[in-house]
Amino acid sequence: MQLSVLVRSPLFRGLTESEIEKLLSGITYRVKHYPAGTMAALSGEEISSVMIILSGSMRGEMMDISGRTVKIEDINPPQALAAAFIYGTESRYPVSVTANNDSEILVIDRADYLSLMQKEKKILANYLNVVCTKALFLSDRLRFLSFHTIKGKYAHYLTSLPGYSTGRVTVDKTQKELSDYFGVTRPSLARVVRGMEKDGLISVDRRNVVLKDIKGLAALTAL
Amino acid sequence: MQLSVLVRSPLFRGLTESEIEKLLSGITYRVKHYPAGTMAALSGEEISSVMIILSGSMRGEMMDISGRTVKIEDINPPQALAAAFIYGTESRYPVSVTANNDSEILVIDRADYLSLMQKEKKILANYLNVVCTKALFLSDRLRFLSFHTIKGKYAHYLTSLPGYSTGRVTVDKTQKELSDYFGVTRPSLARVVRGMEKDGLISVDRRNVVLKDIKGLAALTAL
DNA sequence: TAATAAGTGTAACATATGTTACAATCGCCG
DNA sequence: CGGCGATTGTAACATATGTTACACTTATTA
Repeated sequence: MQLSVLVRSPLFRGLTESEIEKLLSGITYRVKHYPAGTMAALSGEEISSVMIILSGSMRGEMMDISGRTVKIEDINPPQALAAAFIYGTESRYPVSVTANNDSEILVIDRADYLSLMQKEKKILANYLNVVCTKALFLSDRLRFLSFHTIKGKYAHYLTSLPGYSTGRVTVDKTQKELSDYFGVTRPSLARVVRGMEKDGLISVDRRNVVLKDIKGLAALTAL
Repeated sequence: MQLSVLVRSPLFRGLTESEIEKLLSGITYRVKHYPAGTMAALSGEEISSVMIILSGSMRGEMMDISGRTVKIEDINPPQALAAAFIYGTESRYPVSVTANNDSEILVIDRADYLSLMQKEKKILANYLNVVCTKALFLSDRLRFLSFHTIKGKYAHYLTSLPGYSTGRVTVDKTQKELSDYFGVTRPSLARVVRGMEKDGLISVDRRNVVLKDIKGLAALTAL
């Protein structure tokens, strides 16, 4: 059966295929088929089920009020849709989800999934891990964007790298990747980095950065 | 006992005091006392317990590398500390937590709390609600900050208000509150609103806004 | 009604960032 | 070695936003 991919899914990992089968047999679930181009979830629609992609591929896209869509992300098996939002009060899909090609989705009502969690500790731990990790990720991104200046973002980034306490760090991204991560343009980031070097805050050699003025950097990470 | 505030806490709501007592008696827990000024959690420290404020008041604050602190938020009884992060992989406190005045905190190891969730469905539903709602909140804030221009934020804000489809909405915040929400200054927001009015996109009368050019607004909410 | 605060409109100027384009450098691979 | 793509440095100019200050309107309360 096509449910075998579930053993690798974040929500069912740690369970054998037969254990999963046994658990699912105790509840009602469906496998829905979505031909390419059809929509599995509409932005703003209420979330009432856990939906896990079994095969195919889907994409999340935002739709503006004039009906145009912008692709946000790809979702592949065996990922779940909007897993971190399922049990929120009045939670609704933040994006619409459309099938890139013929896809199958396992649909479990959220009440049924709730009882699965209560029955099997591994399921509970898996789900908690997924949703907490998502919250951590969002919180981290948010902290970054809350620095208004590029200087602030870059200083905060440097001082959060491993080894910052030694005063020497190695950045793990290219300038382009970093600028995307910050939500700014690449030339702007380059200008700021060079400016901070001229100010004597840091010295940069390729991907190795020496933090020359810790206090000065700290001043930038305030607010 | 001072645990009576728990009946109003997000994690234990829906249970009677005696039910809570019975549940807690099955596990190990502690009530720790923090005199004013002492720290209950250090930023970066690993999260291993559920911590619920029973009395007093605490504050979350960020600390930069030079040791200076900036207050982020107040946390009052019967709230929990960093509830949405507890079960993340390698999750650590994003902020330090300090007692504003003498405070008491209920400490439950996260493994014990996990078994509470499995035993009592209401606890499980409560926790899932807390963490999912938090994820929704963060996701929503993130979407806002991902619009680079004030125009984009304001257009997105207007088109997410109830009644936007009728072309007439009523904003529920003052300009100052809105500008804080957007992370921009008040005069800048005022300038943009007036500019959009001059461009014929909207017409503003006090807190009532008429959306005159839906397509134009939609263009601003792209990207 | 008068006084006062809260909210809003506006202006001049400083600064940060985006945009676009091109040059310089590095690393990889034929 | 030589060429080519990826990465980075840099510049000129346009634009968006912050900063500061003040006038004006509306709401609140004495």
